[in-house]
Amino acid sequence: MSEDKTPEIVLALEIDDPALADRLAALLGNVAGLRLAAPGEQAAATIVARDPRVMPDDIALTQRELDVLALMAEGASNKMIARRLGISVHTVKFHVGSLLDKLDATGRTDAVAHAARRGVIEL
Amino acid sequence: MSEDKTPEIVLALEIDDPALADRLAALLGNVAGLRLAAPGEQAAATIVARDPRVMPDDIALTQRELDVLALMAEGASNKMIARRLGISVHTVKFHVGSLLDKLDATGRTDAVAHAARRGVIEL
DNA sequence: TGCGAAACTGGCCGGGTGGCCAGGGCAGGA
DNA sequence: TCCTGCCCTGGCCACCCGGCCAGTTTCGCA
Repeated sequence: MSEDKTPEIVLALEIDDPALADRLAALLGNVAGLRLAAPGEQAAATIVARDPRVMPDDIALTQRELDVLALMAEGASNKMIARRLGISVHTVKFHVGSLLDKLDATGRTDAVAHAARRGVIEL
Repeated sequence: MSEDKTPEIVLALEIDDPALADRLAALLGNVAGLRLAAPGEQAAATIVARDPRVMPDDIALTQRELDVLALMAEGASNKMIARRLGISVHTVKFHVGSLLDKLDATGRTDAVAHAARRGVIEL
């Protein structure tokens, strides 16, 4: 294939805030070697910005709860979490229960999904 | 406090491909009114690009498996999924089993996490 | 026409999960 | 000092989950 020396970089915009999106589009429209993607076009990279107003309160999780949550996200069972953290299965259940409560989840799968959505953990 | 009429937009870069990241950083570094974020700095928006090579084969999931997967991601139990899809719990288990197999997961929580990572579902 | 894939259903069972009860230890603030 | 929050542990129990066995229908493809 013919190697273009300066191929354009196609950027997509996924930004909640219309004002920020407009300013970025205006700024990036004048940059040589760079183009904004047409709707539906395949882009090399995407500029994303979540509206911070949608999650005003970051849930207060204790360090131990974060430990348990991280292992839950890896599919670990209570027994495995207990072994990994050097605590008893009962204690793991205790922390899992607190997590379900704080994250308003119905089960461990829901808890991991909620936590990921709110940015508490990274998948 | 001097109120700039044109506050700088801070952009973060999260790009797997080093070459693409370099080119973008070079291009964006010269744009007035725009700045790349320092490591750990809070950014107004983030430029993301997954390396397509890390997931060469999108897993072939059947339509029914996708239905079940979506409900699993919402924390639904097998019983709830069965009711929602109008099928029996046994059939749900059957599809869940296939999902665990195809997604190489140890349980439903792991399956949802893997699927989200690979972009099969959106959390 | 035969054959495989997909979807669907049933029974069975060991182990995991989540909710409830009860406690103890240990730090920091009122 | 007492009190609160966090961390830890135990028992008990109903339910869920995942894996195993078995079977059915329907569909498209060779």
